[in-house]
Amino acid sequence: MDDSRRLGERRLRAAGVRVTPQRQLVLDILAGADAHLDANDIYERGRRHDQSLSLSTVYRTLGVLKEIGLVRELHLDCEQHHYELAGKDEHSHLVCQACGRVIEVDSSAFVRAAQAVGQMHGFEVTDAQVELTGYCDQCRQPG
Amino acid sequence: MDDSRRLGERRLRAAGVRVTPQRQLVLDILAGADAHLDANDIYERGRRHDQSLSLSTVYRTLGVLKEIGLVRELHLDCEQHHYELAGKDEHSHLVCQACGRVIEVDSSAFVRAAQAVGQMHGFEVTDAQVELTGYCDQCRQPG
DNA sequence: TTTCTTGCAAAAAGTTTGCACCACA
DNA sequence: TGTGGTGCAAACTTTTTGCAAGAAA
Repeated sequence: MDDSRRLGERRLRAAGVRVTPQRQLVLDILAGADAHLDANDIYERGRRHDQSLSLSTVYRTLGVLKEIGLVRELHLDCEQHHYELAGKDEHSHLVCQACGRVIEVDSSAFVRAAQAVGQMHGFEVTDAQVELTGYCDQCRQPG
Repeated sequence: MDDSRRLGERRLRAAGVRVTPQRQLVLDILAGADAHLDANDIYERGRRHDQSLSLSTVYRTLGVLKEIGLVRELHLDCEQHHYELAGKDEHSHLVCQACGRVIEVDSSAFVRAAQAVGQMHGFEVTDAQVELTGYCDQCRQPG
């Protein structure tokens, strides 16, 4: 985790924004996250390390990190936003309607298709959000 | 519009919910809409025909229509939900980051790809929301 | 020291809910 | 007539903002 912290620090500086403990904390949390976190998840985890962290700082930090491309905002559902570290593999999400489980799948096929479709409409595609909804393995009912 | 009204009425009855002027009004508005409307758009248009329509009724109606499959909820951006009549052609959306224009494109290719990907993960895909973000024809800058 | 960030509290925006009244079936 | 639907107002959730105090460069 020390490596990713140093990397984050470098990219914060490169973007011309200040390196603060709060920003590093949010980056650490995202780097160590097993799942996609929403702002409140990040806030709660952050409070364990820094009792004085505020929710508005989390939101503002996520805004900054998103803007400089370190973090990607996901729209898994529309109740709240979720966040993940950017620059990971291209992947899409399968969301189970029954249990809410989110499965990440390789999406290079979608991205290629997206670019082709965009081109047909004179559209330069910069981001393809593919969200597949349905029923997972365990929730599929044999009826 | 009279045909679609009669169809809506039949499907409301089939679902076992009551047919009310408010529900028919919302269906009419969606049937006659050129674009994807959010709850407030529907509310404002509805007020032109029924001064006493309330916003909560619009929300509750959309909830019902969504549940019985007459209406589809879109996540074009996450500031608010958008709605369209279900059962139209399969299509996805290209959203321009610069001007906000939304272009509908045929998405049968995506849907096929989605089903294949889902199958690989034991996932039964019931809905594929594909949202492509980028820059449209007119907003692409030659730089 | 100067400018950018933070924490707090309050405000926004979108959506949901409790309740009394109304109307479809 | 009885249950389900509506309108209103108030509550709720998520996110944003103003401002004074604090910290990075």
